[in-house]
Amino acid sequence: MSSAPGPSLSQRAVSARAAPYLDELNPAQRAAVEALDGPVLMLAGAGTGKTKALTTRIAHLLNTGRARPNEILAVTFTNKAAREMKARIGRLLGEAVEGMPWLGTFHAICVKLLRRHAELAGLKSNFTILDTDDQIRLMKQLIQAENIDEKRWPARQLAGIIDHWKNRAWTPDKVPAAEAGAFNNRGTELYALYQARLKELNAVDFGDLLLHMVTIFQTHDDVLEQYRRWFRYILVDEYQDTNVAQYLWLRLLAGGHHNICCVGDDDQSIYGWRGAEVGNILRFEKDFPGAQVIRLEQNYRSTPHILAAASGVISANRDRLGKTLWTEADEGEKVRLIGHWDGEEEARWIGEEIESMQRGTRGMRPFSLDEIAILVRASHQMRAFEDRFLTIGLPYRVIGGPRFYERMEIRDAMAYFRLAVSPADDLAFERVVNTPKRGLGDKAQQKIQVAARAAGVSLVEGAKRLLADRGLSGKGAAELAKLLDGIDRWGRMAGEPEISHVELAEIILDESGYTAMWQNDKSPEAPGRLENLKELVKALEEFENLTGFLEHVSLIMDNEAEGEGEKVSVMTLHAAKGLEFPAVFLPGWEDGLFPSQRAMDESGLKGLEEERRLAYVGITRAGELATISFAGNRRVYGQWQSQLPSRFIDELPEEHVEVLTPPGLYGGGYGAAAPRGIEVAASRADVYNSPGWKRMQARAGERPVSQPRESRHSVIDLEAVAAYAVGERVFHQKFGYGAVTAIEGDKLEVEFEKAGSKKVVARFVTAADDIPF
DNA sequence: GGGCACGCGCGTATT
DNA sequence: GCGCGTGCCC
Repeated sequence: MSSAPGPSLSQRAVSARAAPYLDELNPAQRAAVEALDGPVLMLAGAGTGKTKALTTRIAHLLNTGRARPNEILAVTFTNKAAREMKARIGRLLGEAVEGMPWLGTFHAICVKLLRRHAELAGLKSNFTILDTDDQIRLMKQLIQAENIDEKRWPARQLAGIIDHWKNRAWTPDKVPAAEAGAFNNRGTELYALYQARLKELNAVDFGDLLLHMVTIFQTHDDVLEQYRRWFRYILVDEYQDTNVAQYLWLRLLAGGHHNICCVGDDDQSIYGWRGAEVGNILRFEKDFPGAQVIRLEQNYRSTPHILAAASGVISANRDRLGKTLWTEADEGEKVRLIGHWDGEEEARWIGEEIESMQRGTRGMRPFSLDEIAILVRASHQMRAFEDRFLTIGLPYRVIGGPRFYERMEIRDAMAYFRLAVSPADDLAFERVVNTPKRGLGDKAQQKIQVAARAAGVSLVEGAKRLLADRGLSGKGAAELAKLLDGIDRWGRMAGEPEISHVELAEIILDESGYTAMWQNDKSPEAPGRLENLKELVKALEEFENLTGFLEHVSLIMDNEAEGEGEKVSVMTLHAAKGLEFPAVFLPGWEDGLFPSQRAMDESGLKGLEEERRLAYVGITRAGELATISFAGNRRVYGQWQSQLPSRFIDELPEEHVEVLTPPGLYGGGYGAAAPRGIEVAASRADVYNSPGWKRMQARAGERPVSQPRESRHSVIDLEAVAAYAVGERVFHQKFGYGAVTAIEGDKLEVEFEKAGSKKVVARFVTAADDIPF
């Protein structure tokens, strides 16, 4: 396989330097690192040191002189993963190696490649990358232009369909006939129109980055050949998450030497719904004959009980490559299982449990809040926890949520920057032409569109002509003239070296009236948005100019900045993949919620198996303590529903599970915990009839566990309380502005302007005048 | 053109 | 139960 040596092999030292890093590896990891040539599948179970093996392998490739840093293609899915890998390789080799230019996400690498070969895709090399928002706006226009009823056939849906096709590497002419019925039989046609429009705009969407490169490789042997030679070794992280387009791209590039090492875990494939094909990893040995399959099975994260519980659940899946995780760790605590009356009770119990864990209970060590995570199936489950934690003053952070660069105010501001840099950016112009309100509504905007189209020019240019022809009047005309004037001026300023781009950004936000818009906004979000704009300007400082910044942002959507202080993490199971916490709570294990009814309805057994892998991911995040819970009743879209324990609970091996006495059902009695307006008897009967519940009761009988009910909040933060007086105006991160109506211990009762009356812990609010705007 | 009221739909999420 | 989007009215 490693036939043709590169030109500089002699210099690259056949005699490898000492490789002390190899001694740090276990036998399987070492095998995966040393099997440098030919196809390798590294099946790395949860917590088995996958990143360590992967980065050491790269270090070894460099150290043995097999490849220079720029001859290694290493692909990840997220920027975070790419960053981590870079940092670890740097540490391994002691900064001796300059950055690896081809270590990055699929998308980042494809952008680089596509800029070099843009003309082969009918683009100019300075093409712009549209995000989801731009994409949908473009499709909306197409749908309108085609006189399609937007209500019955929303742009979102079309975007989803086209995205799905692109994930499968289908260009409009390759969409199979079986899919022709999509979008009222017009899917393929609209797809072709959309692609044509993108070309006109010299733009691509995320899916195109892969799709264009696959097409180029398939149709230009010389280009493909060049990169096959160049990328001597290929490494792929999270291979189970690859979609068809990514798979084809990899197979094309690895087609010559087959030096491809894919790392992944079929049991952690949880992105089928967005195009990932578990089949890619299951088929690896067929795709790459002679592949070595190396299993990383020694787990360094979790106790045997946790591993056994996870493995019990996942063993119910059929299509698996199969792994058996083992550990040298002490037995530890069993996975704990507890049922609650309803979702609020579940949140209350977890809140109290966390507080006692901080102090250390039941013979366990004390946990710091940073060591605790709550992993939910769906983000709406987070609300119960947020509400509860705010009430008891338990610090928490929500991971995920809208990313910084996806926030409205950031996208607006960036649209202004884009216009300054390239006034022909029609999508940017559309976004901000009437933000802030300039009296340029649909009608005025239509006139601009018509004028631009008639002259075959950009919207900015069209707007100028429209004004020159007196096609607009009144306030709108004056405001538009001001905006156009501004765009011209900012563009000129961008070219002046004496004005820094940071200053320019401030000037743009100021002169456009955008900052003022939020300053005059009385809603509770406004201060936060202004804060975000400040952060945006600060982020600019790290770049040479606006153009460089915009390019960076189009590919990177990071959400790093996190407040100081110990906090419980709350996130979805999906967001938790790749993370680990000593203690993990897994609430909401109820059939229909988890496994999700929708997943099962839409994808049947396949869907259920993916949900089960999600359960596996959840349990294996825990190092020392995993607590699974479910509620008998839950409010779903405002309606109370009785819930059955998840079928996954029945799959937990009994000997590794400890059933805790459910306080709401054993100690407190039903009546006390029953929410108003539901049929207590009916829901109780349902819960009682489920196998999971019966077994739980049986086990609880064997080994009753008493719940220590300790009083909480013994320490009152008097200083925080003393800072407020009744009637005072305060600001709360979640609830916005309000006035203090009562003070009680360390809590304040506040009548919020939007959120109504709430009891909140004093240190969670600030005096309203302290807000920086 | 902006503000309000009504109706619908509601998952997980990266680039 | 809530938020978003549309449509109607001023």
